Amino acid sequence: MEPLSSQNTIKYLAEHMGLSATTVSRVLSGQAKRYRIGSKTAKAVISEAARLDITPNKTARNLRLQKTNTLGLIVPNIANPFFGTLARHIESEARKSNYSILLCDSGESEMVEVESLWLLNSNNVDGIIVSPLGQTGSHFLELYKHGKPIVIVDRYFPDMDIPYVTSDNYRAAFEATEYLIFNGHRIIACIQGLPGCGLTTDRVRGYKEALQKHGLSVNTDFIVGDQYDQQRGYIETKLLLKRNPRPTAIFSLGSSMAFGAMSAILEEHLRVPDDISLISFDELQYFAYLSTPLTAIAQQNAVMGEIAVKMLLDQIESKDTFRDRHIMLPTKFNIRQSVKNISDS
Amino acid sequence: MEPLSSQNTIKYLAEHMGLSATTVSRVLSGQAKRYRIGSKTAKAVISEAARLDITPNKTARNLRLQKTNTLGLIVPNIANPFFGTLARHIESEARKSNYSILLCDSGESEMVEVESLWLLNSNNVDGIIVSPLGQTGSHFLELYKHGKPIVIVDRYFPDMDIPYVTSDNYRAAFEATEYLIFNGHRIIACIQGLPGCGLTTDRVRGYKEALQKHGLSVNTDFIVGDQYDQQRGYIETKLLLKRNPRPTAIFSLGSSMAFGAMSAILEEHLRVPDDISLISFDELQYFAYLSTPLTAIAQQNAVMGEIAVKMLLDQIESKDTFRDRHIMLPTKFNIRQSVKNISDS
DNA sequence: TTGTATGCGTTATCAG
DNA sequence: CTGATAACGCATACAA
Repeated sequence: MEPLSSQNTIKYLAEHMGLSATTVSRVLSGQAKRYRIGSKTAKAVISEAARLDITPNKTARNLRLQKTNTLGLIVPNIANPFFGTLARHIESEARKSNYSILLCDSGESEMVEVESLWLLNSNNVDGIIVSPLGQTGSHFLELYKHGKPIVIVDRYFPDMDIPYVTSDNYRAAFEATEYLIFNGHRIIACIQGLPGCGLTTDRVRGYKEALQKHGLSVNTDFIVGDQYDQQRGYIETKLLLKRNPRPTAIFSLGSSMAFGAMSAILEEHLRVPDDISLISFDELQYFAYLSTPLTAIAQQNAVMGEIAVKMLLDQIESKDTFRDRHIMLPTKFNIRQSVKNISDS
Repeated sequence: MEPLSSQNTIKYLAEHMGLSATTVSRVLSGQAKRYRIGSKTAKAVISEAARLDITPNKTARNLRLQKTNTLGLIVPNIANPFFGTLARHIESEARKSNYSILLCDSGESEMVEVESLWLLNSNNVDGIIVSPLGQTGSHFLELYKHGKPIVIVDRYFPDMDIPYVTSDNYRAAFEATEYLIFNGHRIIACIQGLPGCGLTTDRVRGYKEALQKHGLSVNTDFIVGDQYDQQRGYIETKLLLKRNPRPTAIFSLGSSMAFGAMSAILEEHLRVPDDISLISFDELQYFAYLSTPLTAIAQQNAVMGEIAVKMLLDQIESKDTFRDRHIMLPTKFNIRQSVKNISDS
């Protein structure tokens, strides 16, 4: 007596119905017509499968097809709404094309990032979207060259061949700095994130060139910070407020640092914008409700996520329909009340 | 001539080294000693595997072992920092035990939620953590009864056997309401989320019983709202502010609704707390920096995530070490400046 | 100390 | 219109 297959498999369903696994497989994968399977047979299979909750085992399918319909996503911190929003739109865009998301949070640790990359690779994800942490992306490049589809979002590596989507960081920073200058500010501090990564470089360049365009000298003493986190923003602001001369405005290249800056300013019993003006790169939902509604540079998070998925699927399906694989999205400059016009003083 | 196996497989490495796949497999899975494999052989295998970047194919492994070392996670909105934080701690706790996270964002749609559940199931995740949307959890129960390990977080179903971790919502709501009463408030509106789900029921019960304890009547006209979103909070607050008598305090059962409330209050040119007091369930990082620092109930997000993973792994590994599979975590009531003491007036 | 054979559940190929 | 067979890559029982 033949042992019955374990339940929930199409083989079991086939035995159960006196058919071959092949036929069941064909029906369940929507290939009934293509193989001219009798419509009574097809319908019977479908209804029995539904009744018994039998669905093709993805693991076996993945092995056979050498495809997992899964995309890996690596972000520095999913609790940060910037990446949360990104992830959300990546997930929903991927879902539309029947892909699932395997999530890795690198926790701001480059070791975890590398580890995650190999983990995703050994899990045979069809492609990887990553928002990298650091200055170097050699581990990505290696994998990419070995044929694994990859798209980089947000932070990127300018001199690397891997496709990326990011904001037009240079222009955004230029515009924000110019806005401060137009409002009469002459000593403008810049709190940067991790130096050396493409993102930071572009933003700092925008800041510097805006100053230069308006005949202001760039004093690198006023370019501070080295991490995209709240604590750095706090510490650097504490120090900036002790400087002589004291800057009249702070341009924070990230929202976490802007938070740190706000708490430092609060602690020193100073007010925004009366005592010091503040602009933040990155926009969060509640900026309009802060004690001083914060002027900020909003990135197109949602669009960024969708484009990343599209570019990745493009690689996976080898369509190569993208003419340019380095995309920069425009940003939106939301002027609120955290910058004071000091032209007259 | 034998065709060479596709690269990156154990079999290829075995052929390459003149060994059997069995031996390689044993070495690479750390079973070298157990099978008394020569230490020279073992070392050679390990170094060659590293050199050629060969790692056992997870898909094949999963199929053979009937285990994927993957946990499914379904959340209503990963862009919401509450769930982002939860996800982050779930991911890192899972990682410690060598599990990966397959992420689904149900997008506040119950249809997507059900769809995601079957998706995860057909992907053979070893277990599922879900923060459900709705009033009914029958689809979870069905799967759970079929033997799929599940843990529910945050919103839960009180009369259902599935293990859950949540906050002590009743106590938290009771405490917050009592605080308002102690500050002289007599007409306290409550903006609830989705009615009927365990979370809402408990919070509303806490609110009601606090009123009753202090001899205040419960007027259900002042219990409004039906969705955990910003728009509902906005609309309901708009209406509340037109009431006669007007409530002197609003207790929002969620942070999104609290936001909606804030913008409605702002629009009506009223101020918190001078014109109306406000408390929010759920705490967000920046509450302390709002124009009126917001008094709020903070949940232990991180702990919740970690416990959820532990309970899930407990089920998966059939250890069943949890005496009680319904866990309620204490909350923290953070008093700031959004409640005015009106006792004297 | 190592190898051979088998099966996990599916789908593609070929055969009818 | 349907079925038998092989193979995806791995890990185990059994054999040596």
